[in-house]
Amino acid sequence: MKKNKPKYKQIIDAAVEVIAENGYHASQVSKIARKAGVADGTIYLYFKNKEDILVSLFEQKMGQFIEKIEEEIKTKSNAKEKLLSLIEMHYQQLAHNHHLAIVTQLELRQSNKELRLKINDVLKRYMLVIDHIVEEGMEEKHFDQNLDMRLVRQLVFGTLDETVTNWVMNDQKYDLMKQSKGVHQLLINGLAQKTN
Amino acid sequence: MKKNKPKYKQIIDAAVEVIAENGYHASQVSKIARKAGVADGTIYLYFKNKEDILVSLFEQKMGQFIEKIEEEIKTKSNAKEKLLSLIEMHYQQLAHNHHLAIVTQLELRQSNKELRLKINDVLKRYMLVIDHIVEEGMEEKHFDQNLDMRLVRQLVFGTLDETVTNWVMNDQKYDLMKQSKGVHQLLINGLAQKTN
Amino acid sequence: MKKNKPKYKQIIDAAVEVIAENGYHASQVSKIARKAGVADGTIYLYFKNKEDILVSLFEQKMGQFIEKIEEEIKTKSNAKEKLLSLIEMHYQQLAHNHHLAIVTQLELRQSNKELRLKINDVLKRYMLVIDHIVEEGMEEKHFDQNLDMRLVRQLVFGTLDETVTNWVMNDQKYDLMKQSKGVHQLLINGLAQKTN
Amino acid sequence: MKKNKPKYKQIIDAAVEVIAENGYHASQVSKIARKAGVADGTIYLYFKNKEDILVSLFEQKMGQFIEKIEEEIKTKSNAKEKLLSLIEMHYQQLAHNHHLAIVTQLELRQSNKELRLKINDVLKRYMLVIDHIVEEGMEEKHFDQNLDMRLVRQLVFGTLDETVTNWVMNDQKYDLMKQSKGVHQLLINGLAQKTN
DNA sequence: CATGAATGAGCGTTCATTCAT
DNA sequence: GATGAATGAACGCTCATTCAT
Repeated sequence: MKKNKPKYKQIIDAAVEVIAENGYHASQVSKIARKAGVADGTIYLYFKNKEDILVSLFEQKMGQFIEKIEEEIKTKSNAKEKLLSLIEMHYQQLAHNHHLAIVTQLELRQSNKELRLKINDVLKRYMLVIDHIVEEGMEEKHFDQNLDMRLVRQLVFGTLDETVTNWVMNDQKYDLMKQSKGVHQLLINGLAQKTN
Repeated sequence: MKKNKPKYKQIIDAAVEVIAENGYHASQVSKIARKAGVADGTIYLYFKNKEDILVSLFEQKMGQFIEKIEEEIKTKSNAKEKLLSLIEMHYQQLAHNHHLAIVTQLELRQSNKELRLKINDVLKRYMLVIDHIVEEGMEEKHFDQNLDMRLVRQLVFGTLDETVTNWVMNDQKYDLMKQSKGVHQLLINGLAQKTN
Repeated sequence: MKKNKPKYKQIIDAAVEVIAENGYHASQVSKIARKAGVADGTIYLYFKNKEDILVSLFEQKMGQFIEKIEEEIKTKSNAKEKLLSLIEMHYQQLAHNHHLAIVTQLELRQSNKELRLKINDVLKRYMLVIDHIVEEGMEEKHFDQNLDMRLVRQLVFGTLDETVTNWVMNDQKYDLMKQSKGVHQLLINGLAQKTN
Repeated sequence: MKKNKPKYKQIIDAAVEVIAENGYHASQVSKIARKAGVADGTIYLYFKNKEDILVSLFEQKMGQFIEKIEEEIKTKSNAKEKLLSLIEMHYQQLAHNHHLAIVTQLELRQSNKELRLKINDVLKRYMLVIDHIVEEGMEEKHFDQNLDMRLVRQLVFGTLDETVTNWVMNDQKYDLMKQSKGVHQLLINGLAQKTN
């Protein structure tokens, strides 16, 4: 399996660094190869083409990203806590990996529609995590019974994504993680069972 | 003033069409010129360079977009209604202009960081509109007094933007405007004064 | 006659200035028009095309240049003095008109072969002046009887041209006119009647 | 070392041919590539940009040109003979390489000031060769002791350059090499020790 | 497996010239 | 005569991908 060979990971890590440092459009394959310590042609032994590097990068990194969130959530016993956990993990992982934050929030979005559709595929797994939390909250009667699943998904992901993008575009100069509680509160209220 | 000359508008409208039909990266200046019915060189009598076409496009279209929202909001008497109005106008305008929706939600985001910073400048005016509604709601005691302005702004804009982008990426095949009420309810709850 | 109308001269003088200040390749017709205080289109009422401006410029300025040399030479009574006079006038006129010196020695040479053939036509008149002096010197028995006219012409003009070009390329920072005597001596010796 | 690879030389030789045949301004990179039998992009593996091709061309060809003159001069025992040798070699090399003559005398002069300054750098080595001959002649008491070095250099080079340029502009239709003796005599006389 | 020299398609921009007013 | 908005042809350079070694 190619994905377990050391050069596969080397190239993906090199791509993250090169893109974060130079921006999407100034990230030539030859630059990634140089940073990874391999020849240009070697890239094509591990990846179909340049786009494949980017999709794979997103799959690998976002896969780990989501896995960690899933693991953390398992330790929580109700939907509200799980949602807080998701927010905190989302922020924490990007706050602790500046290069990855730049690449996922800014640079990879400059890719074409085709690539972004593939990226969306990867994100579907994340959407499922959100869905499960919301369903659980509805079963617990803590969330409103009539929520439109798609809307909620977009509310949660849209808000998280927008807050992280703003933080990155402001050069990451404030503390992203401090926002967790506030965002959680806003979302919880939005989703809450209306008692009146 | 160049911006009031007919060719200025012709070129911008041609750019919207060409980008929507071909995608950002396949939109050559010569294609825009042909669609606008002018010579390639004429473009450069009205715009400094290709990027300037795109920035101007965004300024013009988003300027009108925000203006219409502002006008509509003026006719409403409280924050909740104003927020609903904002959501409905936001959705309506993009739903009624498919090409523009594609260009603003998908294609223009493929531009480089520099261009996107300029786009952000234009969006600041929209953020102010949101801010005013939230402030009004807080004064009316309908919204929580302790809201973090930045978070709320990102909650509202992030949700609207994510819902529209999803709708565009799904080829606009469901009715965007029908979501207005649901999104409004989610946001209102999120912002509401906690009475317990 | 167009050549006597004020705008004709205005445009030529503007061309000299623009070329001296911006260099041949950065001297667009529109820049010359602006400096001359006329519209772009007006240029084409007085000149066939851009090349025609440059040829006319050379004809006019070089015509005056040669005329002044001819007048001065008339006042001298023998070939040696006439040659000194020619050298002094050549240097003096260019030293007193820096812009013209730059244009004739550096910028106009960047034109294509066709234009330079026309420039050569203008210079033929100058070559005749040199020829007359040499012939006179030979008749006076002060110059060698067996001189090859073409070689002498090229010796004299080549030396003058090379010295002026060097002076211009060194930013005119030494006194060109002080070289007159030395150059005269070198040339006179070269042409002299061999008495041994 | 790139300069020793066969394609480096191929490209330079192609450039000489293309420029001689089409003129400086009609010599596109793609034409040079085609003549050299390589792809357009290959040019840029060996040269920084188009100007770099031209500068390198001049450096290489003029370097060899001067080297051959230096070698030939070494075999001569006094300044007069060395000067004759220099003139003969100068004429001979250009007479035997028509394309190169056209390129150096006519086409390369159409380049901008920047490029011509680089060309002048290359020529400095030639000027040193002339200087050495003149110094030797002065030591031998065959040349005048009070010669102004700069003037002499310009006399010699200006005359050679002017004679070759005239020959090229007259389509090389007379025998350049037959002029050697005549030019040598003129220059020798000009530089000679005055015995009276 | 790995290399890296070679490929060649693709495009934003300038500016001399025209011509309707 | 004078204007200046409009024209459109022309080209240097980049970089993802291939393939002989």
